[in-house]
Amino acid sequence: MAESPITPGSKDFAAWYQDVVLQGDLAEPAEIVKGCMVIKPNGYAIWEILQRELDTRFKALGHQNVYFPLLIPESFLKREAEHVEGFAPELAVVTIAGGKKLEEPYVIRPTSETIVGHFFAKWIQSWRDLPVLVNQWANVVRWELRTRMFLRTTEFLWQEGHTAHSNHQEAIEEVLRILDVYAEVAEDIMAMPVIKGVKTRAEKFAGALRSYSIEAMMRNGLALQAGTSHDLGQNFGKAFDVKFQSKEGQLDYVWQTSWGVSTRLIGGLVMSHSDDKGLVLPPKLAPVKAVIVPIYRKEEEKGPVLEAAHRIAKEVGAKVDEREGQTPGAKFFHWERRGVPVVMELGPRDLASGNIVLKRRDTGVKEIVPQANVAARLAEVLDAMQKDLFNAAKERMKSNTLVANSLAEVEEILSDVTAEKGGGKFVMAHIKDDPICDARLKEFKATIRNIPLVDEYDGGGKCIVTGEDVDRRVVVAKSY
RNA sequence: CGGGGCGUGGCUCAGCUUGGUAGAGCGCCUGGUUCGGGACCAGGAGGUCGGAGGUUCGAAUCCUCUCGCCCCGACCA
Repeated sequence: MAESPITPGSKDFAAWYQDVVLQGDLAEPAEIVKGCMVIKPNGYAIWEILQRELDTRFKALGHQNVYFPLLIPESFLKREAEHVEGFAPELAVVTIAGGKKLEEPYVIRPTSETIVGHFFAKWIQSWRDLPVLVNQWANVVRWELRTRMFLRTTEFLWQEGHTAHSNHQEAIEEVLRILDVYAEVAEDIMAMPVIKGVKTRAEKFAGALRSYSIEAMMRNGLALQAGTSHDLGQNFGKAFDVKFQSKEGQLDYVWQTSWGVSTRLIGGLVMSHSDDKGLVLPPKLAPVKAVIVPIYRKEEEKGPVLEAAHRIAKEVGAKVDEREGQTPGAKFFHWERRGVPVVMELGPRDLASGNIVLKRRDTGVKEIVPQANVAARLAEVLDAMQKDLFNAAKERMKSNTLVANSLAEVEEILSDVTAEKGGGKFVMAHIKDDPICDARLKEFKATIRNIPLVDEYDGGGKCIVTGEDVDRRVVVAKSY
């Protein structure tokens, strides 16, 4: 693809984001299909790594993968009142198939709780059948009015876990266990710090009893909901008649959960670490961890340089960029904007000295390393970079988190914030989980991101909207 | 869906006001010289101007409709 300049993030954050995604060769707008994108090899490879990290964790916890139909009878959506209300505006519906108008239209799944509920009812009769722990990797469609690559597209890829349990306690444990998995992958693999918490009742998933989320802070200070885990209670069990007979012989509805993360994570990744030079990938998620750029002037230098480059590349698991007709400088820029964690330079000088030059993507620091030590040193550098990226993101989140003790304070901090200009903050304030409070914040386009599970502040206080007692501060921010 | 901006070789854009049948830079191809942070020279390929309709002798340019993209708002993983 053509390599163009990247708009500085300080000038226009939204344009910067778009440029980084494009220049990093992660994806491009589909253009011919409204609101959709094409995920390119460099982007899909990251998704595959995320899939692997998540999938192995799900399986270790006893979940199995399944696949449900893309099309769901329209009537299914209507069985759970809140659910249909929440999703109706963004449904794509199939009304004609095989040249004939369908008697009952199908909706393209926006999420699968309903069709899963239908089958759970067939699969579950006894307490012995529980728990049911399944997950599917799938695409879903939600007709959003405004889209941004990875962050919100009409069609997106995700995983959706669906489980059924014999009691509420067990379901809640499942919900929190998965929230931990999400937080672990976000922090340890993506180097993206998150806050685990409960969504307010106003912000919960349509049809859930309670929703839990992990919230991350992007470079512009906006919040990104990076994953959700829902306690569905018995709502879908009742809607789809999913009953089981307990040990004691009683009939009861199952307690269900559902949880998901999507390709949105890639958007979060971009907005957590990348800079004005382009993409920055944490080593654990980088499809290519290191590239060797061979340098030679004369034809007689080429052979020995390439030979050494391939020998070292094989030893350390790097890729050699031996494209002809490109100067080393052009290659450095190429890999830099694609986010490769370490680029190595190897030329006649290094051959003579027995060294090689290593350059870290995040800091831009170059170091000269004896070729004999390069494997060990590369591993150290990648490890350090992974940790440093996390710490830098954590520090940024910390320094952009403020405590406020009145609504006016919250409004003053957040009122001027936009995705383009940046300057976003997380504001910790005492606010009650009451739709009145959510509505009040919405007046200046802020939301309660979540009520943290762990209170790292000063405990209880008076709600800054209603004056009632609440037991901890909540995270208020503007978000994607 | 409301407001704003925009669709012209692969990319970024000029041309449109004052209609006459398409340009630049970058990229691409070939050859040569280069090569430690975006190389240079020479030659070459590539578009009928988002799409449809209309006005006209003639439309990238004017009119109507339509599709899509970006930004702002309402909705959201």
